[in-house]
Amino acid sequence: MEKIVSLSKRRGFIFQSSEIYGGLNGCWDYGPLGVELLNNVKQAWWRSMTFRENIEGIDAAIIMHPKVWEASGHVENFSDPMVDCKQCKARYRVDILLDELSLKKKKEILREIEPQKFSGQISDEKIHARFSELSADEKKLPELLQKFIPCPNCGNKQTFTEARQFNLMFKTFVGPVEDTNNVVYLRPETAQGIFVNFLNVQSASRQKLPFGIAQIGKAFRNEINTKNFLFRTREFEQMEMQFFVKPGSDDMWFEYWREERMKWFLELGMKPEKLRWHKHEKLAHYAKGAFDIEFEFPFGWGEIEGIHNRTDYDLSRHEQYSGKSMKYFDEETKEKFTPYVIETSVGASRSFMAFLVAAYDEEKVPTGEGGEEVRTVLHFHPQLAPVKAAILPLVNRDGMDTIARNLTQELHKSFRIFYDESGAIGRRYRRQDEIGTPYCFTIDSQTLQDQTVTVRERDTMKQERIALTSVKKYLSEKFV
RNA sequence: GCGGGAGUAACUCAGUUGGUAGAGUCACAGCCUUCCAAGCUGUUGGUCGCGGGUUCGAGUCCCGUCUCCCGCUCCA
Repeated sequence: MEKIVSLSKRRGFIFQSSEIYGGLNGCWDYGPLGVELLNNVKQAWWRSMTFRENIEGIDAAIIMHPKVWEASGHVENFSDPMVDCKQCKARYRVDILLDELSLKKKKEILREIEPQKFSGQISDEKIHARFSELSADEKKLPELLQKFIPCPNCGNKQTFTEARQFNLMFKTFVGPVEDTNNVVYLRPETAQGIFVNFLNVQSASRQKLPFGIAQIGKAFRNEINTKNFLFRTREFEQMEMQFFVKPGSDDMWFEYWREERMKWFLELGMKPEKLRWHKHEKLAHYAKGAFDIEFEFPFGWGEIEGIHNRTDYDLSRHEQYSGKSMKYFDEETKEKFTPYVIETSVGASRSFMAFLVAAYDEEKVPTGEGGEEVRTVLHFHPQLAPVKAAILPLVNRDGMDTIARNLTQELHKSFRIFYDESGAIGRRYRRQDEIGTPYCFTIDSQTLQDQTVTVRERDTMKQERIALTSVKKYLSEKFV
């Protein structure tokens, strides 16, 4: 991981945000190559999703009406009460603290609090039910925490602070006056911008169910901990598509999109053994079914995409909170109903990192002198590679550099190209390997005679000769 | 959030009992070079993460703080 962080900095993929001021926790900037790679990832996704008849794109505002987040459940569910242990300084989410107690322990606690109700034989279900009632009771919760629950870290009782609200949404104000009436949130997910525009998009684009709306955009979560380079950051980018279907067909479409999305990663060069499905056992408040695509990072498996069956939860809630109908009318069957939603939600920043990690390799290769050495190479899929080709004059004389410069200018019209004339040719190849450039074209003395150039391929390091005039065509074929 | 490690040139790292900040790589200019990083000459680049303190004097000792990495914890 450190090697990748170091390469990212050295070659200009990722810089730490505000580095000259000591950095800001969990914020990162994309450098010249990073932004190319990120754009290529986003473009590959956008093309695969919206170059279809039944998916439209939008770009909604980051700041939305505060009611949106009440309707979505974020105000309610996204703020977790936390307690700190005064003894050992550990911090816990209250719901998790309570959840982790064993059934036996819960029974003991209930017997002590309400002996008249829980003295005899009591079913497990009843215990769970009563216990979650108590957990949700704001008056009883402090007593519960203080008296009965020890700190899982240090084991001490009565060391917890009062439960405090930690809202994971970034709060700010509309207008110059910082008044509670003006509070708005930076969106913690892009999905709601799609839901609230569902009928606008549907009627403007004359779409019929089933159809989807795609969006790429930044979202913000005031995470407690940031971690693992780009994996958990407070500002991140999502690539989301919400697919609206008729209730009853949702399971079928859920499976369809699971397959499609896995295929996308594989087609962009991900190795199957580096990807796996993770099924959510504990479902979020909105979901009927949820699968994650996980990637094996150096620090372990981590989610890069979620595919969820969100049911009609979001549209119904918006209908309820806004008072506007969110229903769809099917002209064919003359039915009116609230569509179900299948969501595919990829982390752009996370998949960026996954593609970077997956591409990174250190290979042993023979040297010109018959020895062996290590080359660092990024095996990006050509479509994702930040630089598509390098143009190299073998030596800077006899007009080779002029030919190379002219070729560079010509290709720049269609591709991102890198011209390099400094250092030995082997060194220049290695530089390109390190940033994942798939092809190098070398202008040599033979070019002067017969107008051909050497193409050197990144992964195999093999070379072939093609006509100078066909370089553009050669590249075009590779990047379709 | 807890525990451990680390912050010195763009990168990787030296830096002695506290006494004038170093190397290699990279980059840049030039020379040399006809296909897989290593030749020659020169050059740029550092308030030693930041802020205090002790001292005649701090990269070095003390306190605070920020950031990154690893392991736990957590991730509707």
